[in-house]
Amino acid sequence: MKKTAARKRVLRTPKQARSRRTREKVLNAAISCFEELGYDETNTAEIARRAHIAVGSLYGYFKDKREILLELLDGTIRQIAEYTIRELEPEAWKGRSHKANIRRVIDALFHTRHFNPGMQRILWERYFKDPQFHEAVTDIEARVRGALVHLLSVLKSDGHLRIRDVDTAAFVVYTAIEWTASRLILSESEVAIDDAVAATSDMVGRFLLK
Amino acid sequence: MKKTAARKRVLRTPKQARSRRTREKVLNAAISCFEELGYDETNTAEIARRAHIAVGSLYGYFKDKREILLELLDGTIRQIAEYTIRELEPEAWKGRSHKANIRRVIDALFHTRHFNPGMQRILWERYFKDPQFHEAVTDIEARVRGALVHLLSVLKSDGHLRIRDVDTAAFVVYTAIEWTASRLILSESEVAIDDAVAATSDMVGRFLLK
Amino acid sequence: MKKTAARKRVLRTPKQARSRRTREKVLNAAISCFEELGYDETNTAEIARRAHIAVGSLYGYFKDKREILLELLDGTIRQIAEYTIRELEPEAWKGRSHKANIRRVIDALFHTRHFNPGMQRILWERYFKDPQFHEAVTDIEARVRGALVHLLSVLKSDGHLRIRDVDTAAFVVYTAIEWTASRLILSESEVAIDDAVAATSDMVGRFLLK
Amino acid sequence: MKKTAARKRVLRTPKQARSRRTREKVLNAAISCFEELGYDETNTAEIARRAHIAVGSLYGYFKDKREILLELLDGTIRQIAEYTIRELEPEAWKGRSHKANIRRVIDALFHTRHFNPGMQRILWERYFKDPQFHEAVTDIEARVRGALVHLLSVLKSDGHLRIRDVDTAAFVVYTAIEWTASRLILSESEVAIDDAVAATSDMVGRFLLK
DNA sequence: GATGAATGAGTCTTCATTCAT
DNA sequence: CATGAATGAAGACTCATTCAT
Repeated sequence: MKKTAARKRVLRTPKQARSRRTREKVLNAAISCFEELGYDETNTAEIARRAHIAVGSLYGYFKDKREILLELLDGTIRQIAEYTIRELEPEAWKGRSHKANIRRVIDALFHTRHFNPGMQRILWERYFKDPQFHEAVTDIEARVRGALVHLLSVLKSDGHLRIRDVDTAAFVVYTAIEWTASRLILSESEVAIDDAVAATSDMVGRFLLK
Repeated sequence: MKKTAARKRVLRTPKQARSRRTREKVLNAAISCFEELGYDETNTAEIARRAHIAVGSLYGYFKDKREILLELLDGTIRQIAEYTIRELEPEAWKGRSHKANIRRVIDALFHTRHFNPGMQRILWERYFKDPQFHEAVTDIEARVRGALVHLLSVLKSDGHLRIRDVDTAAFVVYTAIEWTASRLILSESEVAIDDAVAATSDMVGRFLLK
Repeated sequence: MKKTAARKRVLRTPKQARSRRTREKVLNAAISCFEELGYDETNTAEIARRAHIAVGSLYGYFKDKREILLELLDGTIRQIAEYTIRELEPEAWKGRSHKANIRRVIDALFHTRHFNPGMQRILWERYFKDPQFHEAVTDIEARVRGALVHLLSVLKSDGHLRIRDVDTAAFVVYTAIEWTASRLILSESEVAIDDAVAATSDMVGRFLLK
Repeated sequence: MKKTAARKRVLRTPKQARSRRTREKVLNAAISCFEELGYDETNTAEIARRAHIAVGSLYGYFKDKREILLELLDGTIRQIAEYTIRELEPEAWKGRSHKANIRRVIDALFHTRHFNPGMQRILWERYFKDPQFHEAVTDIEARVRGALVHLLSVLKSDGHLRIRDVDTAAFVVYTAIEWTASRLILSESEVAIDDAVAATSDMVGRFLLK
């Protein structure tokens, strides 16, 4: 019975350690399920089983199944974002050629496709479908693009940048890399990854740099 | 005892005109449902209702709900592919600058995102999930990339092409444009479409052309 | 939709040759299906397909699926009965020992289990369930038992018979043989058929003969 | 997407008392349905209704309808077997004539036909059709025949037995009695039960005893 | 008479969520 | 707070039979 969440249950705020640990168990169980089976194919009973708790308990920590996914996905995106942003820190760029640095961005983005790939597949599955997922992606992605913009600005002030509209460029570049990486790593493809990385690198470099 | 597995239902092969019309009605009803509601949210009863037929009739023409989607999606992809390939015909390129022609490719690809956008959303939703959808995409996409490769080869023989590995370039370019267009047109975005098109055009042009 | 046969369609009486042939085709197709798949597992579409006619036509010759089975089963039982009765004819018994003749009855009954075994399985499946099938069995079986009674009477008048109540004896003997044969031949069994035949023969002989 | 095949629903293993009671309710409701309506004619909704539970609850305890039947049938067969075996215990045979004892076996077997007759009808209905039912029958029947063999062996060592092959004799005798009893008690018959019992008794006695 | 398309009630089964213990 | 039994709406799919052509 799907009751459209009329009454609001007060969710436990995990102040106590045990509570926090249980919450963690659920999250771990869920990610294991989602990675292995996919979202629709995972049922709450299986999550509870893997978490070694009762189905009912699950609802003490999360409003519903979707919310678990949302939190997990948020974590995955954040992880990707953080890794990427770290790689984009201008500090790290000193003393390397611009081309090498661009390659580095691309490698980073490709690398992140290996963070919970099952979750990423689910992400794209919900992306166009569920506004909340869309938003989650957009929000965190904004931060990455922010870092990218920052980086480009630095380049720009150095006079190395070709393009004017840094924001749009960041979007286009990010989107291009993201999807190329996703298609190649999240599923089978007949195109060689290395070649694609090289080509992407080339393309982005030519686009951005003088 | 009803054994679902053993017996094979034989699908109606439209011999009579009425039959063909019914099949069409199902397809139309289904696309309307899918566009409006999404795949999972559409049930066979609703399709039948909109087609003004009985649920059972539906199963005379399609093995199951998924197969309706598959056929519909195939149609959509094919439509996109055909439109794009037509735009890529070398004939049409004569007497225009290379940059203008690249812009033309991008415009075309962006334009196709308006062909049954709901279906396209579903497509990406299933892409990583269902091998058959993945394959459907891959197959037809191969044709588009084929056309792209052909075009690039022409450019190459004219000595206007920068890149060597035409296949990989086609993949990278196609993927970049496809996803930029999808994200902008199949869902809300804070980035201006025109700017993105221009930037993409610029990027691809710089990448491909001398 | 299962409408409980309100309106009576007038069944075609196959006076014309073509009609009779079509009817035959249906029957043949149906028996092939029933033998191979069982009754419930056979659908009318499959019967029609094997008969190379349209589903609708089928209903010109038979009220419903069950009636086809009924007629077919009737034929099978009749066939079994006729074969058995022929074997029981007193003529054939002359000049043989009583024991040999009893063995002969048993062999005959075992032999008949190979007449359309699939149909016989269906028969027992419906026997306790559908009064009409029960009746069909009972009616024709009565004739076989009649022949058996006749035979026993002859033996009795010769003073070779042990038992008094010839009717009951016929029932008991017939039932014992029938089921032993059915269990051994219509399905797998760990008991050797030859041994069972010999033992049955022995049992029946001791029972009937002085 | 609901994949029926992949995920395994875990059946509730009754830990709480309530659970055990519900399971019992399902079983009781089911046997009432099966006895009254037959197997095919019973739907899960009706079982649930009579059990005063929701349809879904049923599936917490049983994989499907067939499994309920299987368990119920197993119980019935076991009940029959146990009763019969108890009656066959050599102890009980002391101090009675052999003929009286044989009669006792037959009476016992006839008596058992009144244990859930509806279930027994269903049993024969599935016997030739569903290997698992066939096996269930065969397995438990083996135990009964084992007891019979044991008994015959005792008789044999006393020198009262006519026959040699005790195993085959047990099969033939058991089968003969079983089916005679089934036909007479599980459905209408024009033959008098008492007469048939007497005749069977006579036949079996003559067969087995010196 | 034949055709085969259309019918739609009926069936099983699933699973997110609730709630009594 | 935890438990896990119970819920029941929802959905996919089947097939004997009818009936327009």
